[in-house]
Amino acid sequence: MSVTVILYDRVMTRWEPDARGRLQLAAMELYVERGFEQTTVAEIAERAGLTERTFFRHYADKREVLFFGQDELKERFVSTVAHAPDDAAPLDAVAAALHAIATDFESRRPWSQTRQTVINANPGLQERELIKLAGLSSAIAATLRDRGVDEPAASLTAEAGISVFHVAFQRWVAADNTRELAQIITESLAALRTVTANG
Amino acid sequence: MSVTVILYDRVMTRWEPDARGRLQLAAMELYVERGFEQTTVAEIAERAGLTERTFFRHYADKREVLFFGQDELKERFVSTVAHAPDDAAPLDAVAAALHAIATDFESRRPWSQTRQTVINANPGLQERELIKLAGLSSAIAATLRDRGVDEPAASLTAEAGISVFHVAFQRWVAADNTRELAQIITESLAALRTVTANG
DNA sequence: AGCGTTGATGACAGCAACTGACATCACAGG
DNA sequence: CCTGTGATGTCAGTTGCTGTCATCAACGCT
Repeated sequence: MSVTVILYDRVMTRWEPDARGRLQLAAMELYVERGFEQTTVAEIAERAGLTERTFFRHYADKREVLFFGQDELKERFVSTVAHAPDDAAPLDAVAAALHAIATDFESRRPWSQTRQTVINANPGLQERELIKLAGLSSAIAATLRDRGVDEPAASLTAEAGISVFHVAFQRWVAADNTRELAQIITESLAALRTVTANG
Repeated sequence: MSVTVILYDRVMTRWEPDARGRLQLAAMELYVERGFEQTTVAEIAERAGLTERTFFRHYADKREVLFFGQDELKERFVSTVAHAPDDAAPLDAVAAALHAIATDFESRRPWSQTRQTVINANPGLQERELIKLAGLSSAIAATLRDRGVDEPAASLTAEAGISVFHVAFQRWVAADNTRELAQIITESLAALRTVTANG
């Protein structure tokens, strides 16, 4: 019944293991069962066998439960952009990172779907999602600047890449048939290029 | 001392006029003086000569004070896109709307600057700003769809337009010299087109 | 085995954002 | 002058979130 998989690299020693994971699981379940706003932090803690106070030691706020681990995504994104060939065009470097990320997500589609359903049902969670994406965009822009890309090109390339990711991701989780995220990204990027083409 | 300008088209009849405007002014002052988080709704209401409860009758929450009137922006944006020539490319229709909006902002640069300073200093306010921009993007995408643009092109064009606006706006308020917003938008749009160009 | 250290957790008090319910007041129209 | 209407005031309550201090389980050390 209890979660035995160690998800994080921290040392989990005392009491029942993986308090953070239990809290995340409990929160997710409750958000699905009765909605985000109708769920109280006390209820989450209770289901996880912990205290409300402990919840806030692991997650900055009630929304953050759904966004834990985004830092790794950002690092992976940034490092892929950073390690692109020197002669790669900015948007191509970003596109490479998009595809690297896409393969990571491919195996977790069911999880992504339920998660996104919860987020799409609550404006507060959408706000949090948007600022996470904006943080990603900023990090990418900074990386592009390190590669010698000037402003505003760096920021615009980063934002364009995030837009492609965002639109493609929504289509991926919403799709009836099981098309691969990478493919949807490729096609979305092509659509962006078409739409911004001169003449 | 009291605000006499009627800012909204509602009928302001009883007590001191323009309660909503007084609340907005008081909130803005306090956010600048001591920061957003350090300001309490009770303090805002007190400065405006009203009650905390009344504040929440005019603004859904503490953040919304800084975003009142965004609906008009959205309508103006959407209608400009909708009324673009039938043969105009999607991104050109959006660009036309961007320039229409730009001229509206031009006269209110000082206000925009202090407002943006407050927003940039607080993550919660940035979240709200981002979801407002996302709402704009959705509305534009819907309008483009009405004009016969397919998905994902419609959403991507809308997001690209919003990205241009966002980046250009930040540069406009941050600029030492007083360059026109419309000009910065033109140049940002050109940069986006360059960056997304094939080959 | 005993003991102190360490880090996670519990217990408790408190603030501030936000909401619902009901009373009250000022004005408009009759 | 009277009455309805809409904006405001009053009050109680819930919940998210924080600071502070006590407590507990494991680990290392002797």
